Amino acid sequence: MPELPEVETTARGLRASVLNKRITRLELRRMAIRFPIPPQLADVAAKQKIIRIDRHSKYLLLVLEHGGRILVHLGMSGRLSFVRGRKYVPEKHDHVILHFADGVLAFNDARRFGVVDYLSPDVASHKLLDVLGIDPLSDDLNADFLMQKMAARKTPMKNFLMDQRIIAGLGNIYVCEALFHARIDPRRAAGTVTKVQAKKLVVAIRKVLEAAITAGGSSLRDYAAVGGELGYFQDSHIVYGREDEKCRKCKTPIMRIVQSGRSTFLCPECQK
DNA sequence: CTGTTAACCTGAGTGC
DNA sequence: TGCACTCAGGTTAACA
Repeated sequence: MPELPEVETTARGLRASVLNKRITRLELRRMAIRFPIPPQLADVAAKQKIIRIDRHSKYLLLVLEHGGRILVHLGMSGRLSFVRGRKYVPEKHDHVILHFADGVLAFNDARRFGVVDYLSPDVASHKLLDVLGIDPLSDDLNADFLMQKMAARKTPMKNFLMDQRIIAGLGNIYVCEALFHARIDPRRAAGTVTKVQAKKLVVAIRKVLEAAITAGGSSLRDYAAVGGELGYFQDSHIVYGREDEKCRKCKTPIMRIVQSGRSTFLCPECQK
């Protein structure tokens, strides 16, 4: 489900609902999702206050007062929901529950592609975080960086931008949208993209991500913010999910192709 | 190293 | 109503 804008929206929702609150009890209702959930998580998180919420690409870190951190990745269908008061009853696929004095935070993930892990106070790194590339909203993303990484590569631009080891945070929706705004065909070999196009792409990626964050993300199937609010950026999608519908720029029907087993949407007229 | 495919898992939607 | 099939905001081990 969630790409950078949805995870950022989730981070903001967490700051509004659980930041500076004390976890009275952490309940594990399933011991493994994509990976095993460390069983000691319940003990190390109990009685701890959450003093910071960080986002690293699509990962969330809930920082505890003793320095330990709870690492969360939402996978395809993961969701964090805060339910105020005492009326919470566990729902199907609620795997981890954080109890607070005024409510609970539930991690729900039907497909179980998500991750919940624990970093103890003494460890600085995590293997899932160590391999991540640059943050697309930082100054690290610029035309020179792209030109260097794209050089001589035959992989299609779609795959290149989906690679979290290069740029960490984009996914299927925002890659399709950014390539449209930069007028680049997703099938183009990365090594053939010009510097002028790379510059346009940098602007397009930032613009799309920032607009999506402002809209609270894209709510298609599973995604909702921490308080249940839906995002509305899906209304601004120009290509994603719009197969056979008219391009908003030139009226040509949007085309759906499959790249590496994933749907890619493009306007064959606008993107070259 | 580079690039592609299959696999992980559940649920919603479609067509017969 | 049931069944078979396709598809879904992600990641990665295994392969050519």
